[in-house]
Amino acid sequence: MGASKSDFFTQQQNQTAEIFKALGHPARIAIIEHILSMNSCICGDLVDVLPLSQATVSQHLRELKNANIIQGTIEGKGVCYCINEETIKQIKSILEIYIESSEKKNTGCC
Amino acid sequence: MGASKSDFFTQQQNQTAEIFKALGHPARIAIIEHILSMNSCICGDLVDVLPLSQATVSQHLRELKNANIIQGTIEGKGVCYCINEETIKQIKSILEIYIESSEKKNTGCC
DNA sequence: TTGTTATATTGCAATATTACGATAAAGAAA
DNA sequence: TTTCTTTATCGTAATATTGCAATATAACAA
Repeated sequence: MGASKSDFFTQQQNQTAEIFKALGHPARIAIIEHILSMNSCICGDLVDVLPLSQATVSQHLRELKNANIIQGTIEGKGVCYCINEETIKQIKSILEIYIESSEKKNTGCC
Repeated sequence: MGASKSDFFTQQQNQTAEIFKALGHPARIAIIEHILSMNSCICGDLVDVLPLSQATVSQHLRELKNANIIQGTIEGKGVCYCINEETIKQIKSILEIYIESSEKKNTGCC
């Protein structure tokens, strides 16, 4: 079919997957890294930095916003972006649980 | 178009995005969590646990393997799966860098 | 050998994503 | 007002992903 069967998974699993999915594109990683590399919140010079059209950059920004990874506040005629630390911390802690859980298993089968 | 312009991004960015992408599906999150919930490496009872056909589960497993998130070793007529801790740690540390970098910025613009 | 079980692969249809040109919307500057 | 600048959205084409039935492969059992 093509549509993923989200209904069969837990809300947690769906939400976790959605954040990871939003991070799963090199352009969006580049956007995040560029926002972080600025010493202040960035006000939309992303189009100059990325090899993508303005429309495409805007679309990637929307996806990051939808996943709560970045926030944008209107500032005059531009928009000011910054990272939503909470979301990053949230998935970091999920990974920590995975690592912990994996370390508890002392079967050397793989 | 539709293909992502990987050539324009760094190898690091592409690799990071690929791991996140592999984690970006609820079925694959469920697979990881099920593998971790077992006290030993799991030997392929995933099809019974997931609401997906054997073919689909196998495909998801391949994607997790390609991204180095899980490992599978043949054991008799079955396959034994476990998590590749290193890869999880690798992306955890990327997120840590993001968080650190974000915390250094004390502009309260967002 | 044949049969059974476990996993992988192939082929295909349905759906989603990616990218961009064109256009819209909204504030700033003239 | 008009024009410019900045960002968002629409429409569309190219490509990728998801899911499954059918089939293949591989190891064991009889």
